[in-house]
Amino acid sequence: MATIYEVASMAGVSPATVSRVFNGQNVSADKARRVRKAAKALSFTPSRVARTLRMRSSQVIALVIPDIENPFFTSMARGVEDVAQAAGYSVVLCNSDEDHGKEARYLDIAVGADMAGVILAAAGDNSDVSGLIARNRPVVAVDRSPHGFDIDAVTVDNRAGGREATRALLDQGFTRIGCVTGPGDVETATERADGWRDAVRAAGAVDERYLRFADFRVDGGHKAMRELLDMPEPPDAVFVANNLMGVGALQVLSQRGAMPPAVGMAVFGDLPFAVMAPMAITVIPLPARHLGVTAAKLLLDRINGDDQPPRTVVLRNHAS
Amino acid sequence: MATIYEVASMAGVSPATVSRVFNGQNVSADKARRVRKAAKALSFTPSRVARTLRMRSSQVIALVIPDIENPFFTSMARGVEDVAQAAGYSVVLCNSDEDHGKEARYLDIAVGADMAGVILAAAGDNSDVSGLIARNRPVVAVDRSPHGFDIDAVTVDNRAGGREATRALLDQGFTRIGCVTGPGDVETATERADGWRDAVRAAGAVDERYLRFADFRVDGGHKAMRELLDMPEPPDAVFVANNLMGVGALQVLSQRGAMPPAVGMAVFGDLPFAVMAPMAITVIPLPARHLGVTAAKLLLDRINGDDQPPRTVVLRNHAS
DNA sequence: TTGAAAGCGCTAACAG
DNA sequence: CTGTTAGCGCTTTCAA
Repeated sequence: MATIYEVASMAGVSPATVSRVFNGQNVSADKARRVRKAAKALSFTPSRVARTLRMRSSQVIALVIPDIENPFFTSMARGVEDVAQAAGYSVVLCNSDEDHGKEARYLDIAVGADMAGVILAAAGDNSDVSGLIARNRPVVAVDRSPHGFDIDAVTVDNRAGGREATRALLDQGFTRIGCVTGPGDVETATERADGWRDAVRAAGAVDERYLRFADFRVDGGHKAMRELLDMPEPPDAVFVANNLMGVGALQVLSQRGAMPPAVGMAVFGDLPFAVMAPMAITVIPLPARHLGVTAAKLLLDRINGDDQPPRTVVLRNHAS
Repeated sequence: MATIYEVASMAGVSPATVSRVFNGQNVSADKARRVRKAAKALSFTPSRVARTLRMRSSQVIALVIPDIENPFFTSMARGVEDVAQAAGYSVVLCNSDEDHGKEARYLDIAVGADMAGVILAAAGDNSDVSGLIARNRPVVAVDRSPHGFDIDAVTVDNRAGGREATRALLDQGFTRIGCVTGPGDVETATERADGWRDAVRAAGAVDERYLRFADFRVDGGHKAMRELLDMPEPPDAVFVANNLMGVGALQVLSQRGAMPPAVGMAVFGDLPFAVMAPMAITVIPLPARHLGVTAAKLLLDRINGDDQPPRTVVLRNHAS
């Protein structure tokens, strides 16, 4: 692979001039032309590695998400991408797979690779971004934030959403509302469950046996829904705290011939790729793309030197 | 950010020794301990950039896909990831968005960043991997291959699948079978349409007006399906060449109250997140994850120096 | 086993 | 406008 030196000697200029041509600095038209010709002849591609080493920062930002197979996160990724691309940054997607170990490795890579910044949808409350902070790399949390760090964050009002969803079920006349939420160490899971509690308590007593912690995936929805339905006195409706578990719950209901409204259902987050016109399901829409867009803008601000105190942006729960 | 030099001086050893400790080479137990202690104290993270520059290759592979919001590709990504991680490589996902410009930029980045290799699901037939080849970087094509390059490839038998799907519709008694396929410059789109032609021709004459090229996305499915249904003599069944357009087509059918089997439907690729038990739809399953796994293995072979002539692996069309 | 020193390819002073 | 030069932080001979 050709280097800047070979291009320089072929074009009869100095390496610095080649560098200048490729970075849009002032170079006489004639030399610029010669450089470009030589570069093409040698099929020269500048080494980003050397450039990054020298500059101590690259033009890429990392987006670390817990589940690449969840359309909520890929939609968020699109939002991030669109903003980043427009600003001349590339985005690399890293899938932590809800695993703290993998997440930590990716964050390490982000530091070691001198990435410009990181947008993190944390695998859990105790994700550790101290390495990034210590090295002064901008981080913004999105959807979920790691606890104990004072950083920019973009979220939605999970508790209010959970409350609203559950209340809708109560308004429809259901009386025993179950709740299927995510892992106990994930902020969005506990907050949405808190919303459920709020609404149920306002209507009577909370029965904690109707609360299930699952894994925010389709299978988690299956398992939790089955458990709920197999109780001696099963709930007559259920609030499911994310899109994928909503799919899982519906699959179980479908198998058992008890599709909504036979059993009431409310879901936090849009059901992915739904085919039918709106069924008898309450959906709290989630501005996935908008979360990504907002987080990316915040991050770019920081990259560009903004040093206000950390901000938390709470987006309204409707489609962007 | 601490460097290897600072660690060295704090530990009272040479930089070379620090390097050795972090690369698992022979160092006396005592020095190793001192180095580790110093590294922790300084919260040292090795610079991957410097390392890559020196080694002329990094431990990351790029996976370039045309649509990150398509569960087929994210499932494939999981397959790639699992194999790569196990071999000590990280995977970065790049979304070309079916755009040759973006794709080219990502391929450039892969070269410039000295990535170990690239797995590419090409944006179109004329994607250009000559840069990678010229620089001797391993590439493997997956799902779709760019034309004119003799490289490893992992695919499925698209034509046979299209034929099989269409034949199923004919067997169900439908007589006017439409086809909704992807962009004309995408291999999987044209091959699947060829399969449709094969089957229809075997049963009579092919009416090309029943063939629609769309964009492999939900909206493409909408548009094409509407056009087909609005024809003077609309098809009584349709073969849809990918999962997302299948969703779009079904949404239109649902709106018009003509869900299968009122209108026959066969889809190439599993419908994502389907809630109901199998409807009256023929599905040609696609081994998404397995494609990723296979491609990753091939790539790792090449990275490890395998220089057999390029291989093409055709996977059977069933779930992995 | 260990250290000294060279160099990966690039950019940014600094001179001219 | 252009060239010279000194590193960015790491790995790796080569000697000791």
